[in-house]
Amino acid sequence: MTRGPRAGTKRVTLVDVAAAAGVDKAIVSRVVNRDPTLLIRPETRTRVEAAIVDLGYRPNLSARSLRTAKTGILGLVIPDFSNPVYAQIIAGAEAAALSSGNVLVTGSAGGAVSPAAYLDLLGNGRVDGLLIAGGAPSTQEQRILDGLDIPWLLVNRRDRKSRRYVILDDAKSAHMAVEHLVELGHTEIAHIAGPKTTDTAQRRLTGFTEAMEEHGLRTPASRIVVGEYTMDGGAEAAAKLMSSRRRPTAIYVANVAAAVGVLHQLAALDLSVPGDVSVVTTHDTELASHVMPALTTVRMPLRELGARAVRSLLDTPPDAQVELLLADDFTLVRRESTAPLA
Amino acid sequence: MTRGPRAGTKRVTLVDVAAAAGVDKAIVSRVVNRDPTLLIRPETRTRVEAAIVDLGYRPNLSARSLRTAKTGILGLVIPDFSNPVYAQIIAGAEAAALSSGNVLVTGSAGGAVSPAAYLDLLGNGRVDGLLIAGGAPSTQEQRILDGLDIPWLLVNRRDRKSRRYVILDDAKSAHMAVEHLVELGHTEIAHIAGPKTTDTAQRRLTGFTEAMEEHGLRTPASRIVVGEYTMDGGAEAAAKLMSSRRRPTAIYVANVAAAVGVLHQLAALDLSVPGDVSVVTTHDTELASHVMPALTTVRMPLRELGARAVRSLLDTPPDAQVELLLADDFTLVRRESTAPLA
DNA sequence: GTACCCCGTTCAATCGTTTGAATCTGAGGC
DNA sequence: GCCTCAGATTCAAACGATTGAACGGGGTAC
Repeated sequence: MTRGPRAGTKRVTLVDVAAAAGVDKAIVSRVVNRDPTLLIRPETRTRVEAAIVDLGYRPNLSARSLRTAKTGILGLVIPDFSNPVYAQIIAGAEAAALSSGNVLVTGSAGGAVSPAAYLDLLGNGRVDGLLIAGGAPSTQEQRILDGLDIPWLLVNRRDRKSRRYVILDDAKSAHMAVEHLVELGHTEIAHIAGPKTTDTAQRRLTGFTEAMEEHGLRTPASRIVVGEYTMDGGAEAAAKLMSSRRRPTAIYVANVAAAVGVLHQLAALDLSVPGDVSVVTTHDTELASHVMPALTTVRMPLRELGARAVRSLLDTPPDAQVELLLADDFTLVRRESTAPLA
Repeated sequence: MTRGPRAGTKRVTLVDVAAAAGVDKAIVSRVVNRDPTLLIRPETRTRVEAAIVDLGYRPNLSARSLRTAKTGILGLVIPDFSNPVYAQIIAGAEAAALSSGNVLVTGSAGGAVSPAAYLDLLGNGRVDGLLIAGGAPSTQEQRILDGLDIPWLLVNRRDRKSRRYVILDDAKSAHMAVEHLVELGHTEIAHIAGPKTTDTAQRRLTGFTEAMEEHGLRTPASRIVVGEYTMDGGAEAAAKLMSSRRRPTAIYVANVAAAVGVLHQLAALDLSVPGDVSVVTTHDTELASHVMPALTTVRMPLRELGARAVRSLLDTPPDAQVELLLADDFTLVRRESTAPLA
């Protein structure tokens, strides 16, 4: 008669299974882990497998971790769940983790907990490796990272001091945006950049000014305005930009949420997009195609970024440097927010 | 001389600390865990604490878990990170977990992995408790849940079979939306509901029809259209709704993402919001206030939902039932998408 | 018949912590 | 001087899995 997994309340262990199958627990362990060096008679294996199913045996992960010093968990720390950009990175990372036999868990730092505290909590012993996405670097965070005895990697963020990161070629995305605006005949192009502390914002800004120079265009300081990576931030920046003496005819906004705020603000100022101003931004989220007018964007391979981060984390020795710049599969997605200069 | 945490490569254990402090490891363990029953001379305690700092001792969580059968991790499984509604639930849950001395980790199921597989992965031994948010119930999932020997709880989802859940009063939110439209003079009110498999969609639908009846209004079947909880889903549903013979003058959309799609679709049909059609929806996200026109919404306490879920998970015995319906702090946020009937 | 080898299985140490119980050491009471 | 007792500390047995090494028995070779 089959005893269900719920029979008796105490946990089923290797020893129980071994007893039920009439073998030593070492055998059971090797069967469970599919040890290729194990020599075993087929009927014994069958007996063991039957006992496992019969008793509903589940390995105790803590015990296994204690012995092997591996937990099978990878951690990802992001600054904020409400940013849809991370949703895609997470999706790519989860898939890659799973296919390597790990499970990826995500936590956010920056709200209730400081990033540093979070790293501390998650860092030691709970996970086999840690990905840290975005956010601004802090010295305290760096100190904890240094003290960690597990591998870690920055994602979508670079750091001069620690040469372990996987990023997208954000400068290229800015180039593509400017290129598009120039092709449409624009010369009076402004940039709404992200916060100075944000690495991606810096690289997009650099890309923007480089691209402008390449086309022999000048960008007076008043044409570059900093705003948070949020809708409110974008709206505020747009207001500032449009209050200047000579208004631009086109804007490259560093972030899609900010771009939505920009659209909103321009409408409030009774400016038509793309009639009066063209708007192009970076990151192609579902949102971009559903605001009005639908946003022209540069799409970057965010899922791929997440996946590559996981693979690099697993494949690279903890002390080696990883400096990966993803620059392929960038696409300019033309929608309604950009038009030829009238 | 102080040996840094990095001196020697092997991990520092209790034994090392005990040796350095000249005491038994039992003492060190009790100091680390602040055992209140411990009797210890102040100078001994000082010596131990110094050794801990000196050697950079960090407890091995696996060993501790093995012994105590607790991991200090709570898991949250959501269907999809790109839904901003979950961002708020997570924020509330993380804060509550932290303040209870746990860390909350989140994973998504439904993309690369099936929800069931995810539960299996996360469920046994890796976490002390599991919250399952949203998504559609499956029998396989239910089976795994039943086999789990840790406490779990459904969040923002009810399930007739398993009486362990914390939800918001979604029917009330529908009531408030209808109430608002009726006050504005609307009688021809339609509803864009969510998928039939989604529990919140069901409850909002029920609330909608109830509220309509209360006001003596009829809702022909053609006035209720089902659409996914996505922008595309909303757009599609709106198209269907507006192709009917008698168009409604107001729509209650079950979900904010869908509502954005609705706005987009109405604009494409050259219908003015709120001139021709008023739109109201549930959940007040940043997005709602930044689309054009800004959406009138019913705001529900999502962070509170996350926090209460964690507390219930921790406070309630695994076999007790938890049926919690949050109905306070609902607010109708009036914006530009609703107006009095012309 | 003895030696050897290989297959299948068992032994036993180990991972680092927790925790009830045992032990030791002075000090105080009589 | 002996007993008691509380205070301070140590002992040692778990927790459950992994894994290199040892073991036993039957077959083959010579």
